[in-house]
Amino acid sequence: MTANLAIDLDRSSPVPLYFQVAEQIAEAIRRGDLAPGSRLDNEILLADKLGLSRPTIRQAIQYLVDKGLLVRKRGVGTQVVHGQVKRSVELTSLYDDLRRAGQEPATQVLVLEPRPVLEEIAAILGVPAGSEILYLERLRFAAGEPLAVLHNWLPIGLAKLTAADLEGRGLYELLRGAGVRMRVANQRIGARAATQAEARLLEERRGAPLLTMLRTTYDDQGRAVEHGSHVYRASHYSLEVTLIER
Amino acid sequence: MTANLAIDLDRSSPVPLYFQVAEQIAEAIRRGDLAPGSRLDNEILLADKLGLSRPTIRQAIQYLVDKGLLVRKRGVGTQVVHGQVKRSVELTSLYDDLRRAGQEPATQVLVLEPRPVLEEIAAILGVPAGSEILYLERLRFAAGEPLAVLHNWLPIGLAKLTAADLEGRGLYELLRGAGVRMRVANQRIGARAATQAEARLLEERRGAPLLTMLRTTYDDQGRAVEHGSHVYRASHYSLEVTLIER
DNA sequence: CTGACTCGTTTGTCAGGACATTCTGACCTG
DNA sequence: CAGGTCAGAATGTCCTGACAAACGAGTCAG
Repeated sequence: MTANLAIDLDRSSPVPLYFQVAEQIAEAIRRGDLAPGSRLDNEILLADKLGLSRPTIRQAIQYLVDKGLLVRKRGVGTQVVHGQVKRSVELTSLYDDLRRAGQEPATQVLVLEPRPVLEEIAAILGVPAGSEILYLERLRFAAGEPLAVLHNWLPIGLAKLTAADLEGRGLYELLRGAGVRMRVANQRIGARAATQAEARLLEERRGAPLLTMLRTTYDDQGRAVEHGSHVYRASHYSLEVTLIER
Repeated sequence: MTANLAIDLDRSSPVPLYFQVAEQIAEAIRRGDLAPGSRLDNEILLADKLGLSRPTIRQAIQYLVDKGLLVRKRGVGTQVVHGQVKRSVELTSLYDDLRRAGQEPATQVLVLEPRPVLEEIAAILGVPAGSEILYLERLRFAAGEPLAVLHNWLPIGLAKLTAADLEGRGLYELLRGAGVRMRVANQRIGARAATQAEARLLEERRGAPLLTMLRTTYDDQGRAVEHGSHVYRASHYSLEVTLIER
């Protein structure tokens, strides 16, 4: 049963060993070399085969368990999960998601300017009331059709954003490129009817159902780096979320 | 700066030491003894103080980092996150969420019976086509108002569910009580306009925006244990999701 | 005054070992 | 034949020890 998957390690690489192991196991699962339900070698044997210690192997397996690819049970072993595994949730923007899905996203920047911060937004982002923040409003297209209206507020000085940048890439990619390390995001997802203005932008009728998302993203140190209020055409888009209970 | 938080350990308890440590740190954060942004003692010192080894302390801290309560940075230390920390996402049902929010949920069971499985559902749940599964349809109230229409499909024999049980508790609680260990859930969240039938049940107008959720839940071993198709009144409910990037 | 460099601090990675707990399946008993 | 019992196997927890890598601050040279 235990497919003898070949894993080669590069001890001179800066990539941690546990990560090299995890990636190659994940790749084997994706390729189908490790069938769903099949059992992995036990940790000690695996460690022995690869010339690594058990903690390192455990760390690799734990990483994949957290991502939902593997399942461990005491006294039994480690198995590849049965169900088709969806990509675990990641901190990506709509743009990245669409490009991965081959949808050819396009962006039209409607507003990009500093504005006095609204009291409500100041509280969320933790900036002093009365200061200025960057306000951003975009219209997002996929496959030539309007898909969403995106409103964002960002602390000033976080990154130099130009309209040209924003039309070619997603906001998250640009922030990451500027050294912002996002770690936690809070999302509130709801629905409501489209206003006249929204309907016009999205080529829907007034009152058409829209999916709404409020998101606040925090960095490394828990500082808010972005707050967004987005509306999506429900007829063209839905959100996917995967929950994993530890 | 380092608040000398008192942590007492019970080595005779079956609760793992790392978990005892994690819980008490989390409690200190909730109480406010550990202010947001404050630094914890470094791992070695902490281990020394508590008479534990560094890996154990690391495991405790890692657990809290995964939950989004703490932030680690190499060469710097471990800090309590700044932003208000929301409870991390868990595999709970609407019922549990509402009860936690003090909303006094109520349930009316509309249908509870075995039915021949639809081809589409059979594929999702991984049961043979043509077999029977349990079909469940409920109307959920909160604070006396209708909130959602819930449709569920479950493999037969998973748990003995009665209408009486379901009116007093959430589905997830009942499943857990029956020994089902849910681990992964895939959710697709969208929106659409209410049909006439839905509008009548939910006391909305036809065409009112509804939040829709398709969810498939898998257990321990990756077997599907539940599939649900739910619609919520957008005017009364929204979903909250927290993402944490490792 | 500014920029590069060094150094101490702290977390990240890895090794190897020991015992506890839990699950499965085979065996035995009533 | 049904049920409980026990042994083997696997992961869970915890320990000690060591070195590497990254960060921040202070220092020194230009």
